[in-house]
Amino acid sequence: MEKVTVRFAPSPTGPLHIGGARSALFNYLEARHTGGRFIVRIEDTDLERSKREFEDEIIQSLKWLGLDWDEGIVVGGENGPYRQTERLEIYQQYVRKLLEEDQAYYCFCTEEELEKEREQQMAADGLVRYSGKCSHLSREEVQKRIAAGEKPAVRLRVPPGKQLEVHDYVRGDVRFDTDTMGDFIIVKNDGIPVYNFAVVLDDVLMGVTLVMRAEEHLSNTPRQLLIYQALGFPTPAFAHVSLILGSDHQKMSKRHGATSVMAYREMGYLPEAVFNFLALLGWSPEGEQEIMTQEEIIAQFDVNRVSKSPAVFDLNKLNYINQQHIKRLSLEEFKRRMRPYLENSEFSEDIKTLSEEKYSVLAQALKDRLVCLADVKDQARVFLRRQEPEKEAQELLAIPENQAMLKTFAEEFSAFDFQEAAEIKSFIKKFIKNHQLNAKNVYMPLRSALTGVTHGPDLPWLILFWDKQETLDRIWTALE
RNA sequence: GGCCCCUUGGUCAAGCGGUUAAGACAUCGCCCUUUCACGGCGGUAACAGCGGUUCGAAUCCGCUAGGGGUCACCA
Repeated sequence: MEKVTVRFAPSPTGPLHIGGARSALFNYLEARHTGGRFIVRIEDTDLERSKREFEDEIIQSLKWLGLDWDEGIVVGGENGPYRQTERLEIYQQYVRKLLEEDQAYYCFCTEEELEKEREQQMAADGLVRYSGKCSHLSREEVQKRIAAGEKPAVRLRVPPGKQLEVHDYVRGDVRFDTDTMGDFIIVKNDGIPVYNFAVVLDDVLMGVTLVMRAEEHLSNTPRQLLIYQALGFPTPAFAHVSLILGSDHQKMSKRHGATSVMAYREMGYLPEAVFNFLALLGWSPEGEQEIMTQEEIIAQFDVNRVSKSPAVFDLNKLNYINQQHIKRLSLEEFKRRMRPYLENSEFSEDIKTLSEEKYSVLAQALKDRLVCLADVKDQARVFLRRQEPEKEAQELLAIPENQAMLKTFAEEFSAFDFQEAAEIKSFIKKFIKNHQLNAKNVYMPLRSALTGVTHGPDLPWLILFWDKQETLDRIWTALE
């Protein structure tokens, strides 16, 4: 595969959502795989909805995911600026050219007029396109109306009866007929170019060779093709990636649950897991390995293996992938990543005063049990708090034999010194053997006495965490 | 409604004219185990339908059905 120049061009009208992140990711992967260039630029021509804080959040999200870019917003580059509102003069030159060549014309129609026209067409034959009302205004008339203070938009003349072909890496060749579209607006009456026009110019001027984006843009592509042609620019290759759907097979939206990348961070998903999961949504590697590092995915990624059909976002799978990535973390790394989730919980104070050793014990006990890092909030409770025994635990503690066993255990345990979980495990084992008991009849009452519940992390870890005194104290308390 | 795209198990998906139609998640069962997890083993489960083309179709073509996208002075 030859080197590509690709780009991700979000509009800062909201947080980066899963779908956008996947588009960004695929572009990034293709660039890194081929040794090409990845550009990130901001499409903020919608003045009403664009917000700087969204731009910041999007950038943060991309970075969190582990993406970086060679050129664009934040990092700069020779083809800047990288915010469309800062490129207005550039666009103007080309609009002027198109106007002079009569490939485009001024349109004075009002939104109300156009709205009405569309409604009528929809009711009639369903063929919605601009009537061409302003396409033959004389130069004089145009001058007069502009002088009178009217603010026109600019439309591109669409040649009738022309076939347009989009060569698409994932769809194959898709054909469109210009007869199904009318002259469309390229500059709004406030002088700001419309997305379709600005993207083309940006892509050309920045040397983009492959336009990879969501499938919803496929039907926009013929319009963009027309702009490339009018301007005399060569067209890039395209790749329209299918959408990500919710469980009801509708385009994923808020009502399907969390949609923003940041929300997944807050829930305790690892960036490398989200990276891995998103890569697998619409793309599959050649081998059977699914849990992969960023490097492994880059090495294998290929646009030609991108799927045509839309994919349903499956939280179960994300959970699994996240769990796998947590398991693969080194203990030190895990400790580092888990910390903020604990510090932002009700255990904030406990964690701050906890010794490094204790924190390490906690981490080892929990590491392979978590689906999400945020789960530590629940899982840590048993270590850090005491709770009233639940029903099942109470029942176990009410049995006389269990009480007697616990008393003996406490006595022997008070004479036992330990430093590692393994030592505690063998101590319990020996205890069971010496008293000719069966394991379950020791462990379950002991667990009940110590934690008040009948399931949870391995007992030796809990005991090691508490140390001798706290452990004994818990047993005696339970026996009362 | 016009145009365009899509259709392999519940989900992600491999497959690119000849396969017992992979694998993963989920689910179910068994094993491991003090418990819950983890891990191991195994089971259930799919080519939307109909017509072609072909010695042979999940794979190629057509139609039908279903789903989706888009028809903005949003991107």
